[in-house]
Amino acid sequence: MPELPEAETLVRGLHPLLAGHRITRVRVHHADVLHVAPHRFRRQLAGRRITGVGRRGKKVVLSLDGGEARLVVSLGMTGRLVPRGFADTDPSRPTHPAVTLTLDEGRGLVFHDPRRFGSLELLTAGEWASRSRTMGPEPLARGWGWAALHAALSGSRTPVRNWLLDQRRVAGVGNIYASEACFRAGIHPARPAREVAPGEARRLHRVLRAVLREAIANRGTTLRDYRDAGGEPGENRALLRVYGRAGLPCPRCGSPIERLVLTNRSAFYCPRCQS
DNA sequence: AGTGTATCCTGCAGGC
DNA sequence: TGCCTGCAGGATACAC
Repeated sequence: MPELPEAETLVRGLHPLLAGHRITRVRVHHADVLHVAPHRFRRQLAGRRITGVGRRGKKVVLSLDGGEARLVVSLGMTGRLVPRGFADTDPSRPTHPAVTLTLDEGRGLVFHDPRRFGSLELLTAGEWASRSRTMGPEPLARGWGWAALHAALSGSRTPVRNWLLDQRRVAGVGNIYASEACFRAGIHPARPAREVAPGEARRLHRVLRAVLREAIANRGTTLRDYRDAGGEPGENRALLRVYGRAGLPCPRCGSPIERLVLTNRSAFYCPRCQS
């Protein structure tokens, strides 16, 4: 569910709620979101203080005291981080808890994930640094320019949409914003990456950043499950130009938007505006 | 190296 | 109402 803008919105909301609080109890309801045995996870996490909440790509990263550890949260398709305090009648309450953290001063955090494609990993500072190195650049970082994007694209024959989804190439882009960026750049999602000309790479770079920034400004896209730290859905869905809009008119030329399947995942595009 | 396929898992929408 | 199929913001392990 969550791509970079959703993770960023969530992190901004969680930081003030969690920073400075100590984890007093850890309950594991579904061990399959962990990569280690539950007893080990509980033992390593309990007693630590959360010092900050950040983001890398689409991952939410909780910094912990005691050796600069990191709790790295992959939200998968349906993962949510829900702060304690939702009434039973609240429609955004966590109905599928996988892990519950009890914090001091009455606070708490539930990792809710119906499909359980998400995961929680406790890493040392060194392990996190190496993991982060395997991920591509942050697309919104000032240092990431169009020339670097063009150079990286030129080394690959893979379809541009798939290229954008590869977290090792650029971090944080998922299926929604990959389609949206291709549309705004006028590039067919199946076009081989190396066939993107320099001028097109420049445009792709610009529109990808714009798409992500706008989505953050709209607090993310909610298709079904995504909620921010306050339990609120994002407002960006109405601004999507092609994603999920097969058969509807292209906002630019009026042609029906088409759906294409690339490596088992839908891509949406305008056959007239993108080539 | 790269591409397509299957897999993990649950829920929901739509057709009959 | 129920049963079936297909689809879903992700990531990975395979066989070609």
